[in-house]
Amino acid sequence: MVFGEKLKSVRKARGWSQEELAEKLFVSRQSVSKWENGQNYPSIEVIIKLSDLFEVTIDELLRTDEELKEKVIKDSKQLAHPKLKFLFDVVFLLGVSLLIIKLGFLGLNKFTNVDSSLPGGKFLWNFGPLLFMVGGGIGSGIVKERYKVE
Amino acid sequence: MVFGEKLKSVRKARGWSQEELAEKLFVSRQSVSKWENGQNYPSIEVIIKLSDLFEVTIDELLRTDEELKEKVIKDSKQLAHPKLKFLFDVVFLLGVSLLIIKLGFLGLNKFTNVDSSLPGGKFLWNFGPLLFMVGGGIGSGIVKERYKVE
DNA sequence: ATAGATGCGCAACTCCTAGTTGCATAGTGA
DNA sequence: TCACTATGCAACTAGGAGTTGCGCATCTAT
Repeated sequence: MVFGEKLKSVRKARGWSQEELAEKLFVSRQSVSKWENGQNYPSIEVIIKLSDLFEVTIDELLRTDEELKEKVIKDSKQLAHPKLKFLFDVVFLLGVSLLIIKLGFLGLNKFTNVDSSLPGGKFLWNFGPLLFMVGGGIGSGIVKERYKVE
Repeated sequence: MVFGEKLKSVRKARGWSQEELAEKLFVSRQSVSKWENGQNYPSIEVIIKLSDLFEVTIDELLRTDEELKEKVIKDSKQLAHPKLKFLFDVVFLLGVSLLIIKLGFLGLNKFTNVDSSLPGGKFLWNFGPLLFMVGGGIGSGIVKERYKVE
């Protein structure tokens, strides 16, 4: 989609006629018509006004959809970063929590000579915390590195 | 800072002369000079090319610093959200961990008739976990609500 | 049916301004 | 001092953005 079509679609989205838009921009109705039909380009000042009026970036107005798509893909990669990293961080913290619990019981058994055991297998409590922490830590690091801002 | 100054600064940042830039854009050297001195505006096509060449958005090129600042503030608010929420979530998880430890001890004392006590005051272990969880939960909720995308 | 209103596109014309050519100036290294 | 580079100023041209005027649909009410 090129500039003219975009302009038309955002104008229609507001339910404005070409004339209404023309008045807001202090130009003739026919100028708007020409912009939309690709016969003319508006001046820089008008383009900025359009961007403000319709609350879209100037890039969205001027660039083709293909060009924009590239940028969107880039941005979404950046945006994916915090969420994914957060997930890994939670996994890591889960591991820390499990470790604390395990250590608590370990110390308890040692100091009180009472052989109380945790629910779940021995394997889970021996390696679970470690696996969580290592997995979460590595994942978080990879995500952080991968989507680093160049 | 207006368009001309911005153009000049990004050009200088690349270490290009006006002539070098002019060649890349297939215009005369003097055109570049006029753009930078605010005597002219380049055409839309050239503006898009400039945006590509210098890897800045068209908005950054055309809008004043004040206008851009507004947008940056908006964006930074959005970006602050995940970090702050993460902090509150960590506090919440800390509370959960403490609670689990406390419950573990509680059960242990009950079932084994051994009066083992946790290090630290009674108050800490009675209300600490609760406070952490409530504080973290409320904080996380507020942040989530406050920076919700409209 | 018709007259008026609304919304939009085409054609011709005007005029502004972006871009060009040519010249001048300032700084820099040999 | 003499090239050489980088940039600005002045005059001119041309292309295109914007305007006026006209025509053509589509609706709606009388």
